[in-house]
Amino acid sequence: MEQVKSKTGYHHGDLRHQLVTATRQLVEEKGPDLFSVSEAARAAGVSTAAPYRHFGDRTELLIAVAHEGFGEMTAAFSSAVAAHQPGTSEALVAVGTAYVEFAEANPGLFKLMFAGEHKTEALEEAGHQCYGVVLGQIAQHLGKTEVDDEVMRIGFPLWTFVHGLSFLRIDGKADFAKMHAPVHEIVAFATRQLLVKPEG
Amino acid sequence: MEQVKSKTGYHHGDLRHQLVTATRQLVEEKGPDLFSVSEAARAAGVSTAAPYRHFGDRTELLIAVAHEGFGEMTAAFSSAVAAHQPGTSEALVAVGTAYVEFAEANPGLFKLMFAGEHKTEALEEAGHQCYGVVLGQIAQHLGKTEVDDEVMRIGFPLWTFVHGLSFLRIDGKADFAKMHAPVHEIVAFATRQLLVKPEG
DNA sequence: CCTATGGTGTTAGAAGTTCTTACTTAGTTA
DNA sequence: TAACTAAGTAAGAACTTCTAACACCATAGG
Repeated sequence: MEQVKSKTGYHHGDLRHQLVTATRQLVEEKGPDLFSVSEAARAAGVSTAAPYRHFGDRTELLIAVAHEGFGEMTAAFSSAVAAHQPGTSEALVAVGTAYVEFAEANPGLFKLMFAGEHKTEALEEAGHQCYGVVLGQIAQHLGKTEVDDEVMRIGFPLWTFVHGLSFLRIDGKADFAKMHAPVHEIVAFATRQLLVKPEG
Repeated sequence: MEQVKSKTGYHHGDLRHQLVTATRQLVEEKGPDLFSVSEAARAAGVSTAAPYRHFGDRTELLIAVAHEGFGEMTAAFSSAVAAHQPGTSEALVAVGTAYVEFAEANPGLFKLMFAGEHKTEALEEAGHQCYGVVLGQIAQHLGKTEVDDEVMRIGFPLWTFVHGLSFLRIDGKADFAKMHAPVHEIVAFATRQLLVKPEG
């Protein structure tokens, strides 16, 4: 955990990465909108101008954090899937549960990722890749090898549901609504109800 | 539309209200986090310190806007319900559709309302009142006169769905997922699938 | 009538923010 | 080893939130 800085005494050596992790922590602690570049710089032990060597912009830094988030989410989905037979409804439920659990474990990051204010080609690509894991499972579930329009049409309501559940739980509305069932159960219910198979 | 200010030439006369509407417009234009009190003051034609006579805080002003939002949403729900036989599934679908349509018509406001960062007893109350309209319909649908735990349990998945759909549509993910069906249809589908009646 | 009081505006300014510019330092490369 | 470049720094412009001290004016009481 020691700073690579010590190597030279002047150049930090790992500032970009360290800024991203500092930012992520701040976003989690105080919310995406209360985050400040200055504070991230302070946390990394550099001047307030230093971050602008690595990120053109405040939002560019936030985008880097969101990008990291999508990477982790994709990984979480993949390992959720790996624990089940591919294409089974158990696998689908596992991905949905992972979605909500990721959001609950990283509420600030999750909100940042879907804030929509800050966008980039690369960020969108990371998001699509993430959603691709879900769609892949649905395709397999339908006995298909490709993600076509029908797969999308069937996957979208499931996404909608876990996305909404994530927000409601993050914001404590699930408590208010007295929904204390475990996430897995709720997602399993929704998946069962929403997933209409074309035929037998 | 003329300024009440002209009455005295010094006191504004309606500043509080005018700040709220200016803020609302700014929130809609640039998003909740890029809004600035200064700009709202400028829009209302007063000094940047004036708003602090009416709102202790930047977030207090945002809360006032969110509060207004919940009022309008409640009204929208009520009139959506009024167009149908109470307790019918058409009435339920109408409320759900109104939810998503409100979000799409006022994306910035909607995000602000559910941002969760800024809270108040009164704001929560306004939110609960709003949700109360939905729950009331569900209670009637189940042939009940009171909103009990079962009503909540059944209503929650519907809320979850329209909440998620609102966010996905606001952020343009529905386009990406090629879900171009009209909101009403999607909500009707979800309601049909998610609303499991206890028995015949 | 006319004066005290409080509500609501003003200006000035402290502290903190984003981001730029010009300078400095330290590794790399000719 | 000299020049180039990458990556820091310090200083500062333009903005923000919010406070403090002052100014105006509506009205309630004497």
